[in-house]
Formats: sequence, structure tokens, C-alpha cells
Amino acid sequence: MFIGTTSKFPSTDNTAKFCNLRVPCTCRRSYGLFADIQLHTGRIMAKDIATRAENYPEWYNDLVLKAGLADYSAVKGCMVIKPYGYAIWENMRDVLDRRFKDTGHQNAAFPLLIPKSFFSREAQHVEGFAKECAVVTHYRLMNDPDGKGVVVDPTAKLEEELIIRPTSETIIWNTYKDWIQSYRDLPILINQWANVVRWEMRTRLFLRTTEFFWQEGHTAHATAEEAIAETEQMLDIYAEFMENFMAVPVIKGRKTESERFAGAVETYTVEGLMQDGKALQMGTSHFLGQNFAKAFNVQYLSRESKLEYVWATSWGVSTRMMGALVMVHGDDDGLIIPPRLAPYQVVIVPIFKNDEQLALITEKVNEIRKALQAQGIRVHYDARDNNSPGWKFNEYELKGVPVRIAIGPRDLEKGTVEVARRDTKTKEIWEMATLNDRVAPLLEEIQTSLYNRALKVREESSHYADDYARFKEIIANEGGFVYAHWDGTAETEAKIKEETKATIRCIPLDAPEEDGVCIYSGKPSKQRVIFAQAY
RNA sequence: CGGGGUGUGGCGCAGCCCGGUUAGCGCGCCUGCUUUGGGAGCAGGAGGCCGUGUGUUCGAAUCACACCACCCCGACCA
Repeated sequence: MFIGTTSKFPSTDNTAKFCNLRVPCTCRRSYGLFADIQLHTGRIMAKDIATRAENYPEWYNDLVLKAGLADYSAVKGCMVIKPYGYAIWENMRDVLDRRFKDTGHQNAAFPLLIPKSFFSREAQHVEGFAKECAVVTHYRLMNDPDGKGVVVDPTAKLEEELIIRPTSETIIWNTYKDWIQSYRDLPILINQWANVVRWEMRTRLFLRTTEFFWQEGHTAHATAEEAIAETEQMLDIYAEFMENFMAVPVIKGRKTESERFAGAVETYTVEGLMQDGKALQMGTSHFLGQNFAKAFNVQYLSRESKLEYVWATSWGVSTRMMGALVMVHGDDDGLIIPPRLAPYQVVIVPIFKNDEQLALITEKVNEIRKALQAQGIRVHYDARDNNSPGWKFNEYELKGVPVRIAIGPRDLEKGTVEVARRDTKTKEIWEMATLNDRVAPLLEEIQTSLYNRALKVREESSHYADDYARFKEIIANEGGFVYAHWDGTAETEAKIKEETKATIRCIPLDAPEEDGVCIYSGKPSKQRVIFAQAY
């Protein structure tokens, strides 16, 4: 399953064999797409989270809020990313940042505020972002002359209004203009980790918020070929990250003209499929051609002493990936964080009756913890005495910690521990002495298993449709990706969107050539594209 | 921007129709004791300008008007 890079964990042939102890009193109904059907027992739900089958959007919200990833803020459309959620984002960020640097990119920081006039330079770009820009018009407040509070000082109106960046192409190209004179200045390979603001009508935690965090890479090249290669390279890095670290299978493809980034010549995308059968665009990489170079007059002298416009790319992934992580792996008991991104890969819960017992257990745990940490495993020991072990078990399941180790007096006597894995909800007893050799392979096994499970769900939710009636039926009833022929026109795409709410997620890069006819217009087509309803 | 909903201790809610003791319940929190191998029990305790403003009234969480905020559903988007 892993494309490319070698595993951070030792490779595993030591597949842990878990006895399949079902937890009594679970009351979650299994979501239909999963094989491990659990019957609803009718008990009141202790965790008080919606099930996926009942109400998927509510389930998603419950998980984000109750697992402590994020919270609503006092500001409409904006959220607070809480420490546990931010820790996952940091792990994502660190992996990607390493990839970027390994491929020659450097980080930099550009202004949050962009002069309004910059936006009018590239026609497509303005059109795409005009409707969702926050505008700064004044620079000073004053005491309200009529009483309490403060008001905007009307005399402090800005000469030129400033836009809070919805993306940074304009300010960056305005800057690159001064950095580039000769082919010797190229390529410029820069990334920035930043927040951006897009004034959306409707928001959803992580998936669509007014302010969000992301990285945006902006590169300048001497040739179109080189810029296209960069665009593809970054798309590959995203896909590799999503599959190997997020354990989310993605499809790489090109966007149709109507779904393309405002100002791009070509937009590449990585598309994931969520458990409810809706698609999520998880990252994009754009070949910008010379559009921004021309708009900002960025030219260089070539080796042949000719003045040429530079070629550009931009690429980004955002905190939206957090939403994918929740929606692809979570179950009715809570999150399931893939080990490679989990802030805590292992949680150790002591079971004790008194301080003396706890002291003995802690002593043992410290040895275990130290040894695991020496292998680079992130271990959390929860010795709080204000929550029962059962409470902690549920809590860490909600938070999606991949592996839980419980140690009690009986274990101390016998030299054992109870090891539970989150993804399968199974437990078994291990010899304490074997932890060192078995935990890392187990984490790797979970990582692989999560990917395979997600891949299976995606495959089971992928359909072929050869006529429009069947197409509509799939979209309406089953959801998922629908591979279908399309005549290549924006009109057809728009009609289908209007009638079914499904859009063309991408024209997959690896799709075979295949003669067919458009499901809508009946006109000839040479390859299938992927339709789905999307977030 | 249209439609709907909700604002009451940290969280979740009841009370509002039909105005009238000290605004109540669950969770959480604090103290103590007993507990701890799948969300412990008992006892005691702390914590509220009932979203904001104006009005009606002897009296407003409750009635009227206005405002504000957030959430959900649609059109727009990563």
C-alpha cells in the first residue's frame, strides 16, 4: 500500500493476532459500509454522539467537538483549534514541511493584507475571489461620542483598501517581480504556512470555515515543462502523504475548466471519498502558466538574452484534511487516528486501588514508556485518579488513540499487560517483556489496516454508469464515485450538477482511454471522468 | 442573502402558553469517606445581572417591541 517512502516503523511480519472480544454494552449501530456489523442493543448511548447511520453531519460535528479537536468560537464562521486537534495538524505539517524541503523548497512569509488593486490585475482571479473577500477600510477606532464602547473613526479611512488574503498569488507575484531578472534567479521555490480568510456563506468545522490554516507553495520557473513537472511533483507529494500518513486513499486527477482555480491553466487535485459517499477535495496543485507573470509583469532574461515571462505554479493543502481524517476513519465510538499522525500513539492506563499500587504500576510503566519512547513511539501515561479506568478507556477511544495498554495488579503479578487496538476494538493479553518488540509492528499494522479498510470502502462505493438513469439512481441512492463518460462541455457538466448535485470531481490521471458516449448528451467521449456529490 | 431554530451556573436542558415564594434538574467542579480490570457510590458544598435594550405591570426568565449573537437548511466555495 505504501507508495514510495520507507516506513518510520520497523517493517512488520509480526502481525498481532487479536482475539475478537466484543465489548459488552456497546450500543452503536455499525455504519452500513463497514463489514463488522454490530447490532444496536437499545442501550442509552453513554458518549452521547450521533451514529453515522442516524445523522452523518451530526456525527461528524460530535466527533470534532467531543474529541476535543476544535470548538466554535465567538466569531461567526471561525473556529478554535484545540490542543489535541492542533497536535494532529502539527504532525501533518511537519511531515509535509519535510517533504517540501527535501524537494528544494524554502519557507517564507508574506503579508496578510493585500492592496485591493492587486486583485484586479488578473481577470480570472478577481472573478473567482471577489465575492468572498474581507476588506479592511479603516485603521483606527475611537470612543463612541454618543456613549459607551468604540466606533470606527471615520477620519481614519484608508486611501487604498486592503484585502485580507484569500490566497497569496497577487502579493507574491508582485514581490517576485523584484526578485527575478535573469534565468539565473530561477526557479524560485517557496512555501508559506499561513492563515487565509474566505467569507463563506455557510461554514462547517474544518471543512469550510471563514478563516483556515494551510500551506501555499508558489514557484516560478523558466519553462512551462519545468513548471508542469513541479505541479505534478507536488501533487504526488500530497497523494503520498495522504495515503502513507493519513491512511486515506486518494485519486489524482485534473479539474474541469469550471472547477479550476481562478487564474490557473490547469488544476490538479487529490480527491478522497468519505464514509457517507461524498467526495472531498483534499488538496490542489495548479499550473498557472504565464497568467500571473503577465498580470504582474514578471520577466527574465534568458540565456539567449531574450526577455521572457516566467512560468508559475501554486499548490496547497489545508486544515480541511483534518475533516477527511475524521470522516474517513472515525466510527460510532469516536475518532480513529492513524498511528503516524496520532499525537498519542499509545496510551497507558493504570488500574489501581490505592496509592501504593499506583506507585508500583507507575514504576513499571516508566520502564515501559522509556523503552517505547526510545523507539520514537509517542506514549501517554494517564495516571489521573479522578477518572475510573473505564472512563479513560472510553475517552481515549473517543479521541482515537490507536493503542491502549492497561496495567493492573494482576498484570504486575503475572508480568502481563492488556493491549487493545482502537481500529478493531479488540484486546489481548501480552507478556510485558514483549512490548518492546511488538508495539511498533502493531502500530504499523494498524496504519496499514486503516488504509486497507478505507480503500475497501472506496472501492465498494465506486460505480460505473453508462446511462443517465442509472447515473441518477446511483447518485441519489448509493453515493460514492461514479465513473462515467462526459462529452467535455461545461454545459453538460452544469446540467448534470443542476439535476443531481453531482459534480465532476476530476478527470483521473490514470484513467485508460476508452471509447464511449456521454451519459447526458450521447456525444462521443474518450475516457471516463469521476462524478460525485462533494463537500 | 432567503427559510428555520436557539440564547437560563463550565456543559446539556426544564421553567415561559397561563407573570407572583428562595429559578430547578442532569453532567461537570470542590471537600470527605468508600471505590477502581469498560463511563463508580454516598454525604456535604460552591457556582446565575435567565443574550442586550426599551416598554407594559404593584411585580417580568415568563407578556410586547427592537436589537445582538450563534447554530441548522438552501444558493457560493478549499
